[in-house]
Parts: sequence; C-alpha cells; structure tokens
Amino acid sequence: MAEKDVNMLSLEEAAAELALLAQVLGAANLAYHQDDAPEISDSEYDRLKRRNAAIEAQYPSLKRADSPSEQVGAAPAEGFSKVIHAQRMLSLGNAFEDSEVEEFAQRVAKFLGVQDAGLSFTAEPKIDGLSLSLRYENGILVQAATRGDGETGENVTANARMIDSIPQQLQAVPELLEVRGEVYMSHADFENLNSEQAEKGAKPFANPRNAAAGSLRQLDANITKTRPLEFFAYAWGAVSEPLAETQMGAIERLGALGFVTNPLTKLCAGAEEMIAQYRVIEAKRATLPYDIDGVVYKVNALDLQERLGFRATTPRWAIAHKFPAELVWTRLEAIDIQVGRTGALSPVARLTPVTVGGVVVSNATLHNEDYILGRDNKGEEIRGGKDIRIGDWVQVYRAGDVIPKVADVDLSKRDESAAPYVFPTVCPECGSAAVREEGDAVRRCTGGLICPAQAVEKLKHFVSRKAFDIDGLGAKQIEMFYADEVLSIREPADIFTLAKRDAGELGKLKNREGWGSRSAEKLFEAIESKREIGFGRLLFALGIRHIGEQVAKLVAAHYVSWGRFREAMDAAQGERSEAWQELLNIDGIGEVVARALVTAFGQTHEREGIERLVSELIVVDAAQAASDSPVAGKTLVFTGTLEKMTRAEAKARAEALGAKVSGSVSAKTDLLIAGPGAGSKAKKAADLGIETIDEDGWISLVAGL
DNA sequence: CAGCCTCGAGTTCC
DNA sequence: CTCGAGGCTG
Repeated sequence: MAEKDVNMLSLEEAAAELALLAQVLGAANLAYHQDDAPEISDSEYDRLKRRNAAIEAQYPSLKRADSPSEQVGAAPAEGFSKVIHAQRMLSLGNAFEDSEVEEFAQRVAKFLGVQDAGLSFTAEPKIDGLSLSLRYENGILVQAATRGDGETGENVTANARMIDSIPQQLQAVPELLEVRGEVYMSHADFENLNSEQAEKGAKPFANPRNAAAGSLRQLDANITKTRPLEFFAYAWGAVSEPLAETQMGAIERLGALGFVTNPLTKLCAGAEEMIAQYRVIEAKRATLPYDIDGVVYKVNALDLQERLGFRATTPRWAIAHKFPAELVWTRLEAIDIQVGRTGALSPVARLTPVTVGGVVVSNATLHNEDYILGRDNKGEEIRGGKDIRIGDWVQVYRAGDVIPKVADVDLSKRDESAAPYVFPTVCPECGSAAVREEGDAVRRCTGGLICPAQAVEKLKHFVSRKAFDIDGLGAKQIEMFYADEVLSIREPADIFTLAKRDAGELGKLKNREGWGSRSAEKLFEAIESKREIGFGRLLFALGIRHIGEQVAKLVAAHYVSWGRFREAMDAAQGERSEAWQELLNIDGIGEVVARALVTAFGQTHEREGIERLVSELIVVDAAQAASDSPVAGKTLVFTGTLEKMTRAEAKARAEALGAKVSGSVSAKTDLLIAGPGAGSKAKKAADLGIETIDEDGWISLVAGL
C-alpha cells in the first residue's frame, strides 16, 4: 500500500494510522520479547517505528497513551525524530559595515516604493545560542523543534519542557501559535557547568553555545533538566490569528504571555538610529551575561513584512548586523592541496593550533591559487597584495563564526629564506596535468575518473544525503570499498552489484575487519531500498559539473521521464538541433549548463558508466511543476504604472505563485496586467488576443493565495 | 553590458 | 558559510 507523505495526512487519517501502528508494533514487541520469534523483519519494524515517530512529530496532539515510541523495552530511538516546520525557519542576510545597513534600509524602501524616512525598524541583540520553535495548540505546549536545515528540525519537546523560561501553558492565545526564539546559557552557568564537568572527569564544553546545544540535544531529558538553559522569544512561525500589527507589538504581546523577551529591543526610525542602537549594544556586549554576535534589524510594520516577503533563504525585511570576527595570529606550517569531485585543487592551510572564538582551529581554507598569491585574476589586490608563504605568521578568523580563513600576513615576521608558494600544475593525487581555464579562479586536475581522488569524491557525492542517501555507506566506507580488491566500488553501478558479488565465493564483507554479518546485511538492505530513485535525485547524484540540486530538479521537471531525457540528450549532441534549443529554453538553463549535460551524455566513457548504473535502477518519473494557483506556469507581463505596489513586489508575488514574469509581450504571454499609462504593450496584447486585467484585477486574482 | 540574484562547489569543527 | 560564476533583467 502506498503511504502518504506524513505532512499530507489529514487529522483523521493520522489518528487511524497511529492506532494501527500501535497495534502492529505492540504485537511485534510481544512476539519479539516473549516468543523470541519476530513476526516482522527488523527492517520492517524499524521502518514502522520511524513512520510512527514521523506522524507523532507532525501531529503531537494525536500521540497515544500506548504510543509505541514510549514502550519500555523498545529499542532506543536513534537520535530525535524529525519535524517538518509548518513555516520554514529561515536564516538572515548579513551586514558587516554601517553602509550595508543603509543599503538595507534603502532596498526595503525601494521595494515598497516609499520614502525611507517613513519606515521604522526594530533592533535587538542577536543571541549566540540555538534557535527553537515552540508549538502551542490551544495554549498548550505540544512540540518543540530545533531549526535543523530550516525545513526539517529535530523534535526536542521533552527537553524543552525542562527549560524554566519556556511556559508550558499560555492564557488567551490564538488556537495555534508557534513561538520562536533562542535557547542559550549564561556565562556564569556555563562556568559552573564546566567545573562540574571537570569534577566528574567529563570533557568541558568549548563555549556557552556548544554547552547549550549539547544540553538541549540530550536523549535523556532528565539530563537537560539539570542544565541551566534559558530562552528569549523574538519571533513566531505559524499562527491562527495575527499577534499584533507591528514587530514591536508582537514582541510585547509575547512578553505579556509570559515569555522572556530581550530588554535591549528598540524601535528605530531609520538606518541612523539602527546603527546608533548597534553601538549601544556593542558597548554593552562585554557586560551582558550571555554571548551575542550582532544586532538584528526588522521592518516594524507586519503588513510591510508580508509585502516584502522572502528571497530564496532569507526574508527581505530583516538583516543581521554582525560584530567583527575575532582575529588571532598563528603560524602557517604547511599548505596541502585537496582534490574535489570536479577536479578542483583546493589549498588548505595547516596551522599551529590556536583558539579562535572558543574553538581550536588547525586548518583553514586558502580558497585558490590567487588567494595565496594576493591578487585575483583581474589583478586586484587581496590583503593589500601580500602573498602567503609557508612559515608565515598569519591572522585567522572564522568567517560567519564557522569556516576558518586566513585574513592577513605579518610581513615583518617573515623568514628571509621563505620562498613564494608555487601552486602545483600537476595533480598531487594522480599526476595528471592541472590546468586553469581562462577567467577561471580554480585549477583543475584533468585526470577525470583516472584520478582516484576525483573518483572517490564523486562516489561520496553519489551516496550523500541529497543524492542516494544510502545509510551505512558514508565517506569512510566509500574509501574502504574503493581500495578493496574484491568487493570494490569504483563507480556508482558497483554499489548495486555489491550484494551479488558478496554472495560469490571470494572475500565476504562480513569477514572484513569492522564488519559483521548483521552490519553487512544492513548495508545490503539499505542499498536495495534505494534501487528505486527519482529522476531528479539520480541526475543530481551523477555529479556532473554545474548540475546541482536545483538544476537537476528543473531539468527533471521539464523532461519528466528519464527515457525522454536520455533521448533528448542524444538528439542534442548536434548543436542547433531542436533538442538543444529545447534544453536552452528551460528557464534557468544557459549554455554552460546545457553543454555540461550534453557533453556528459555524449562522452562514451561517461555515458557507459551512466548506462551501467541505470540498468541497476528503477527510475521514477519526476512530478510536473506544481499548479495549484491560477497563474502557475503562466507567463505574465506587467506594464504601465502600478499604484498599490512596486514592480519588484508584483513580480516577486507572481513568481512565488509559480508564474514567470517577462518584460515584453509575445505570443507566449498568457496574461497582461496593465496599469494607467500602458502603451504599446497593451496594444500588442490586444492584437494578439491576450487576456488583460488591471491592477485591482490582479490583486483580487491573487488575494488569499 | 552591468548589476542583480541564485546556485554550485568547496570547506571546518563538533 | 563564502566565493565565484551562470543566468536573467533592465
């Protein structure tokens, strides 16, 4: 029976399925523990348990008293169950300079078509903790989820209940209210916790942020209970009715409901006041009892926030003004070259270990050849034109508080004998020539799959989470299998013949070091379960240069079936062909991407590998582009003056609803939205018999969508 | 043709 | 997370 996506289930369906699962899993548990004769296989049992956990995560209020996830004796859950956020938890754009804050305010005003003098913003400290989403249904806390990747987080409800500043119940609130905020640990509590850890002989935490994260993500909520975590509320997700009309009003409302909100939150009339509040917060930073890493600004009026909407991963109505990163000097001991899946040679700095921002750093990225040289390919200076040499004293920081980078070089401490670094022109892994294409910043190994590094990296990509996502076959295992003489994995197809080869006489996997019959069996099952794969995922997994997750999705949605796509690639080998044009006509596909695809399918060697792989698989058709709005898939043109919104806003709205917005009227145009003063475009549309509406018509068309 | 925006690719540490 | 580059818009 086909199972519905968990988030597609109705309340009734979810309840019915949970009841069934409780029965089936309960019986299986009994059989397993008492009779020792399981009625269902381990993998089926695991699968049903995961399904149960997923449904419970989505509909916490439906969790049954006899829920299989609560059963004693049941195998402990591997980590936390997943929660799909009802509304995505996004990240924020960054500003580092005052000027970028001014640009932000101008951008907002321009988008809305208003004078920036009239806009107001909130400014608040950006707490350095971890964000948490709390779901209240009829005032009762039913679920707490971490941010995760923004779409899917981890269910940490039991742990969140242990935090004093998170109310378990709220009075007089909307039926549905998701409150978002930051979980953190104060400096004093962090110091205390670390002394306790030291007494117990446990490893101390590197910084309060890690301590907070480690404490919240305890599988045993009783441990979380002993950890002094706190929570600041600063935002909300899905709500059944608006909290207020302004950001500030909503924050005050959250405060009135019993949440702790940050007292340094202030309403500002424009960029100048925002920057002033930044200075105020910066000055207080050292004396605040918790870590902050910047100041967040948000457009105050919520109706304007809604109009501004979102870009791919960030809201247009908010920005984080970050404090400068901590800079630390250390010595560059060596420069190593890594080879990526596309053959890119990436230099990595090996450093004398040093603590930066509470973390010991021993490696840092050097980006590419030009970055070491101190000059980019246009001859522009990087770091004032200073090159980096082995043995130099270098200044390191963690970009975005994560990735270590080399920021500067101390020339006065340079050893006289230090020679400029010579970037290799042959691949250190396979000895093939490494070349730099004109205008390209990276040098690439030309060895292709002959290069073991490229082959291994490509395989790692193939099994990665967004590609085939094969459990138990990670980076380490890929390296092991690549080197294995008998059960070798040298190309993706080999993964799917592994079990067959293992069944033969030679070298069984279960006899390999670190493998038993159980783990070998599990791996084969995991591989088997991925034999059926979506077209888009497969295309992405191939690891063709320029073909990432989004482009793969786009291409798959266009051709729908693998078979049709393959035929199209064959037909497109001759450029100027119709098939080549069809490929180029896909919105978002240009010449470079098209050529990458056609070349991959045209080269005998690569093509044969793909065919060997596909012969092992069942490729599932892609879904055609969704179309539940009246303008989805349609091509629209705006013309004339729009009075109630700006062009940018109208366009963003249309695109959010799946429409394509074009600048000129043609036979392909489906709908013209004409404001006053519309001229030739309106006439042309009339000539072509294209449907035309005015701005009010547009507003009513998309209202409520 | 320049200036955006989005996507791809590469990277570190826990 | 950041940089570079591809693709689209004005």
